[in-house]
Amino acid sequence: MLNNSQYIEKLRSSGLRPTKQRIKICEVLFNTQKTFHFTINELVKRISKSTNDKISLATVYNTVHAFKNKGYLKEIPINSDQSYFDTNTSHHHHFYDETQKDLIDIDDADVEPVKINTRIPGKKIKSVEVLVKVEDDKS
Amino acid sequence: MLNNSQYIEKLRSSGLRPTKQRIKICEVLFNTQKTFHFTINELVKRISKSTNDKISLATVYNTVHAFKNKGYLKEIPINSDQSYFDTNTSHHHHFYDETQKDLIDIDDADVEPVKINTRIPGKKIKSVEVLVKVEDDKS
DNA sequence: TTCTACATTATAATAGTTCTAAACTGTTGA
DNA sequence: TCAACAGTTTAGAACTATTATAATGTAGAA
Repeated sequence: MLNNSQYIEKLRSSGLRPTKQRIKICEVLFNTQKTFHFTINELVKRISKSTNDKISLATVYNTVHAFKNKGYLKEIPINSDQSYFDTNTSHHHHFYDETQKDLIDIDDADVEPVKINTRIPGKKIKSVEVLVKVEDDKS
Repeated sequence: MLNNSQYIEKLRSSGLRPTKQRIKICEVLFNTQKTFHFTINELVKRISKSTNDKISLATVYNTVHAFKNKGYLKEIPINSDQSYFDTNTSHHHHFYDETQKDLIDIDDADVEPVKINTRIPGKKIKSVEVLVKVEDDKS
């Protein structure tokens, strides 16, 4: 929930030039109370709904990757024909409804911390992601 | 670690015709002490190393999907440009080494059971998968 | 053996993503 | 202020994993 000049500051401070495409994408992604999940395809649709200036597909890909690298977006590991991203970058896990093909946040308070009692020498843990697959309960 | 006639039995008992392609793929996948992870691409290479009879790419895809549906293989949820499969179908989780792009099993004894204290009405949990991303520790 | 449903195959088609290289633009410094 | 340049955008081509197609082959039953 920032205004444009705040997005400009945010972009500049992370070494990204505040172009009008990036500012527009910031608005679409971050100008909401609720965080959400999206695919590139869905993001393109949201963008075209909210502006008349078309942003090219390549730019959307570039920007999403740039934002992901800067930590403004997270990619959700899931087997799918397309990549899912999350504007919620705080620590949390997901349900994946295989019937509806729908991702749902799990409140972090509802997951006991995952304890991994082993390590790989020379490697440090970057993230721990839990994916809970669910399906219709026809019992 | 089965011989061919046991694969034939295994296939037949799960309603899959024991064709020579499927038997060969069984050998490549299951004739080892250690379980392993693979992509379709890697599997095709393993197959062509172990036989002179070429198996078409479409058949490899069909067979892997059939085996996955029968529970002989598991697909590992990971963000990648290609799908990863696991011949270890017992309950366990994974490290993913982002530097080496390498998947490593985590012994199930090394992970405290993941407790999810919330449910989605009308849905039942199908699986809970933990992916621990690691990277080189340059500290 | 013969029939039929299931499998295999080569190839085409599809779809998500990345690449390319030319045009454009934000920023810096004179 | 403005030129220069590095970073950015763009359309479209290229790439790659995967799925679809439809003709041919084959296992298993009768």
